[in-house]
Amino acid sequence: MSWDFDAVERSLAEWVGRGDPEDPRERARRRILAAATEHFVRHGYRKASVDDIARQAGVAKGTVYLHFKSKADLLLHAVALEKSRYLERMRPVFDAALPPRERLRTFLDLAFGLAGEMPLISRLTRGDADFQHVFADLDPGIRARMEEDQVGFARWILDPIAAERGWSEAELGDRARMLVGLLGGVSALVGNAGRLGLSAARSAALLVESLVEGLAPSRKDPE
Amino acid sequence: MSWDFDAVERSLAEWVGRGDPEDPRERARRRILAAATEHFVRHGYRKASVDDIARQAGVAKGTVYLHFKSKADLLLHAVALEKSRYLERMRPVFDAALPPRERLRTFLDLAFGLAGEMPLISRLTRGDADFQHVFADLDPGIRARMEEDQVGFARWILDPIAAERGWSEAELGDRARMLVGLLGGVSALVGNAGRLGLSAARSAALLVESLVEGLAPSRKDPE
Amino acid sequence: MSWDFDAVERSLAEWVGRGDPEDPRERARRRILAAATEHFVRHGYRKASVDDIARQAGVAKGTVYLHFKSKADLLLHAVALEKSRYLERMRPVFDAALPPRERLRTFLDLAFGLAGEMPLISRLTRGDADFQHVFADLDPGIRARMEEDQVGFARWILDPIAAERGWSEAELGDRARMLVGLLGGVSALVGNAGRLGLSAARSAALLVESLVEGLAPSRKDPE
Amino acid sequence: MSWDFDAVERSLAEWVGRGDPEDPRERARRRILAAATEHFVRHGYRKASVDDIARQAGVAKGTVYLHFKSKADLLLHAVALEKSRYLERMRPVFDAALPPRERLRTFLDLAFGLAGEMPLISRLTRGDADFQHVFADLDPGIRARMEEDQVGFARWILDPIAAERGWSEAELGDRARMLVGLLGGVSALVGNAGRLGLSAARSAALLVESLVEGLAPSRKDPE
DNA sequence: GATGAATGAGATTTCATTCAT
DNA sequence: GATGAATGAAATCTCATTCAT
Repeated sequence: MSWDFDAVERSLAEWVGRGDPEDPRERARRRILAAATEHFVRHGYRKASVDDIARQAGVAKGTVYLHFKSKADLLLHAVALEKSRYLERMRPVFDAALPPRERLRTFLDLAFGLAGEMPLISRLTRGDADFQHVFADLDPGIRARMEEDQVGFARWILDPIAAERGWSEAELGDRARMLVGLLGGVSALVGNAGRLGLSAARSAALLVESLVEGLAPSRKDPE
Repeated sequence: MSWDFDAVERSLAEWVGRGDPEDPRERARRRILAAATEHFVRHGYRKASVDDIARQAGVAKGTVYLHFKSKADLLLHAVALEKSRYLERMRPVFDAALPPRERLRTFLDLAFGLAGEMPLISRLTRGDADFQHVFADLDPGIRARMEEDQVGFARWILDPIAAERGWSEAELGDRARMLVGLLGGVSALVGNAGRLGLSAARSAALLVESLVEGLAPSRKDPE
Repeated sequence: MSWDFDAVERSLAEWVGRGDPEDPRERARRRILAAATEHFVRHGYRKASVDDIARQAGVAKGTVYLHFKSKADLLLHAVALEKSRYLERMRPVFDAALPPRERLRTFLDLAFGLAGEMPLISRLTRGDADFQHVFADLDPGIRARMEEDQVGFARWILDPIAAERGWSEAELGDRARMLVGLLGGVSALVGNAGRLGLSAARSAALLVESLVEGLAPSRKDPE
Repeated sequence: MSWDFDAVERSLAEWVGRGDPEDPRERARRRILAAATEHFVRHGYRKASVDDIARQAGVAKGTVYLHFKSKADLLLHAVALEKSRYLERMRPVFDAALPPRERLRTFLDLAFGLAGEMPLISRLTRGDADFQHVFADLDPGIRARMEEDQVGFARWILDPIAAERGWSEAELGDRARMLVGLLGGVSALVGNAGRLGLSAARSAALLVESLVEGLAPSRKDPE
């Protein structure tokens, strides 16, 4: 593997902090996190009430505060959990045998295709104000760092293609940043397209199709 | 002109309702709308407080309610105002002399390039839950209709290209919907890229570049 | 005449303060008072809004404050106006030729029968909290004095009957106070009976009938 | 027993919902209800503030909303509680051994004598606009039904007397409605007389005396 | 004198967080 | 460790009153 996959995984592990899945305490923790995720996604941060989350998790409100020290903390952990699952699904991208263009396509397929399954991250990258405030209050700049991680990742993916197409360092960087920025938009795309009667898979595939052909066209100009 | 530009413009005019810009009353109304837009963008709908909006507009809380009958009404008018500005900027797309591919590029340039200047519409198309609730409370289905309008518009733009490239009706429709869905994502892209040090214009241009080449490649496959 | 009819009339005159009924200013004043009365009756003191009253009177809100220095003042004058009309209608009771029992019956007929036409006084004597606060804020004890006036009146009416039936001073006083207290209840009776399908006139007549026969029975027990 | 005493008692029980009087939670509930009753009586519905009620009950504002879902709900329960107490005190009227005239007198003694102890019901039957709106919002027509219940009750009381005195059905009905309407006025009577220095008991007794003798005179006309 | 836009105190209600049991 | 009743800050909206025009 490469890029800093392992470092990211380790830093997430701190947050995800899995205990014994048989431990009733741990089970309650996970139920709370699952309920919180659902409510945050469905109603947004502010409108999601701790009371409802607790009720859905089958615990009392006070119990939530035994596991998480605030509503914001709950969001932070829910996001970390989602992120660790996301990373897990991204594994195929790191297959050393993958040719550069295949790696790019695999990355985009996964990144866009998973958008619907990663609703919290989507909201965060989409720029949800409440979510951002929660992160900013905890640690100003944390979001920037998270995004820089992603840019590094995208850069690593695009690097061989940059060489091939003769992009300058700056051009490579810009395209990496554009891609990362776009990730935030994909969940909106998927959600909107869904309302318009276009399946998530189809809309993601169409976007990938359009982008890849432009980013790394397989056809040569006729001489 | 074509598509239903004028009908949309007329229906917006009702909401925007401009008075004499010298009239102090009208000036206050605009200051309130500007302040509201800023707060809604910065803090989201729920967290934006009428009190703060009033303070920033330099009026008392009660005055806001003289101009707008509720906080929701404030959002509705702020969105309508933004939309009318958006439409104004879209005018070049309707230039009859424009060849199809140029029209598409102009449309995308504007649609993506303006995303940063249309923060409320962006939020709405991005699927902000609070915003949607406000619109849904006013008139269930209004968002669906707004999006159908946009699909019709995108379809009108893509139509000549579909003919040229031999897309079926269904393929044309899917791409139109994908594009409209993507609009919602572009503001996230722009916002995110901005944080990453990529200007709004540059990130939009890069996305357009990638998309257009894919959607309507100027190069032919070598025979 | 007797009792202090004239003194009461004079003291009301100060409040009622009629000007020239042709004077447009005076006409506006009366329209305001009429509108206020209607709103106070229909919605109570608090819920009646000065804005609505002004609108119904066909003047601007500020104009109300040119004529009356506060909402409370508006109520005070509306009540005084009603009271002066009430007194006018009570005139027949003072006919010197009236035998005592007839005088009592006339008094009760009028007092109860007019309840429906004197809605503000009714509310006040019924003990409406808002109304009472308005009076109390103006002048603590004013209501007590108003009621003492009425007791004096009732006492004057009952006096000959007390002599005939051998009531002590105390018994006379108690009955006078009971009657005055009852006046407050009659408007409630009339309103309630109305909702139950009993006309105001009929319900008042039935009450008078019952009361008079008990207070001054015309039949003697057989020896 | 007869009339529909038990049905009414059962329907009230739902609202009153007594718990263990030792339970601190239940104690707080009762303190809130008592405080609310006092404030509603003293200041009317609108001016009684939830904040003041909470303060007087010795709890925080939020606690009121744990027990009652709105200010209106608070009024509803306070009225139901009063009504159940009222019904309890009315029991003697249902004594089967009571001769008709005694039953009427007992009913009036209680109905009028208790008016001072049933301030909320009094306000409601007196026609307080705010109170009525609260009930009407809950269930349009509820007041009409409550009053019809009372008319049925009064009719049951008067029925034997009607037979004896030869009243037609219509005359019986009218007198029953008059009496029910009057009940609304009695609290005003009692309150007013109280301010005039006449005890509640005495004023009620005097009214009963006057009414009963008229409604059912024990003396015969000499032939 | 008349107007009506502006003000801001005050009302009800929600809900994250604490803490005695 | 778990509970859930209690808290009170903060939000939206109303409306009597003032005052520049």
